[in-house]
Amino acid sequence: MPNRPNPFAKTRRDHADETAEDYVEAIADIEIASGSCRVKDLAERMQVSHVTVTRILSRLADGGLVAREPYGPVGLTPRGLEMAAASRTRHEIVVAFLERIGVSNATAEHDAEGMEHHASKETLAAMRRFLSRAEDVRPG
Amino acid sequence: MPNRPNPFAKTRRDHADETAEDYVEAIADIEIASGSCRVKDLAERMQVSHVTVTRILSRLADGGLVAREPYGPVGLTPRGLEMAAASRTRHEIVVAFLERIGVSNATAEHDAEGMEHHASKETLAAMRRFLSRAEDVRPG
DNA sequence: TACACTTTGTAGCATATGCTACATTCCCGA
DNA sequence: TCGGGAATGTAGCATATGCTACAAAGTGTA
Repeated sequence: MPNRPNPFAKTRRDHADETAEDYVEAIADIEIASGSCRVKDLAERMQVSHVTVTRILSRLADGGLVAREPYGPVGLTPRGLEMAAASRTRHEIVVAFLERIGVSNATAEHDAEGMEHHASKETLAAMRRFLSRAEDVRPG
Repeated sequence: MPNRPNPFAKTRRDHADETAEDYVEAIADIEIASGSCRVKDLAERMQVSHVTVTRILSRLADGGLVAREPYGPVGLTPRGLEMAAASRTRHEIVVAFLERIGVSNATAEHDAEGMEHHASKETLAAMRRFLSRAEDVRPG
């Protein structure tokens, strides 16, 4: 049987990776905010049941992004920290950009959450350029 | 600063709706481009197997967005046409906006495909305003 | 220590999307 | 009219994410 593309590659690429980034970013945020991250914190943040969180964390742990023990807190591995930092930067660019064109903070946060996964390097670079230029002409 | 809202659950919940919009928009595009839309056309466009297309079309037909007969072409109901028009407008706003801030057409089309589902009314309005203002100072 | 409450894990089910393999139908040219 | 290839449908499986219900472990307090 000749080399065949992985039948599930598309699913994983389209859904699971975005989820991984969202969770990793959330874990980092919660750790910063309250010192440690628990399953319950993630469930509240993502507005899903703790069951969903537990299962996703297992997958992230298998993938080397998350480190944890049963009934213990949720931590990030070096790779997870790396991903969290990149996600956070990207998120902040999109939020700042949306606010800059007149979107309220609440809506900017909301929309960025979904949009950030679809903003390519080129688009992020354009947003950055726009923010830099806007700084110059900004009224105050 | 980690007082971020919880929009993630919503984006997951709405994923099926995003799919509906993508397919409805694609059907309209294909009909315009080649006169009629077939399962095969959609499979090529979405880069999935015809099986996936068939199943999704069944759901859209159940939902009153798509009209079709076995082995026949794929059509849109009035509601489907309505959704397609709205999706198209939104898509065009996002593409025009991205191009305006310096993103290439190819990338703008690509990124808009994913971003458009996460742009709220408020964000779309801001993009529209930006495009109008840009018209004034940037002839073109 | 013991009991209640909180938190987390597990079992089992549902839906959405993806695939391959095979069955069926359609269409066109000989 | 017939036969074969293209298009479509169906069966069955896998992954991801969501849930409820129940089980087990941790935590605090009397």
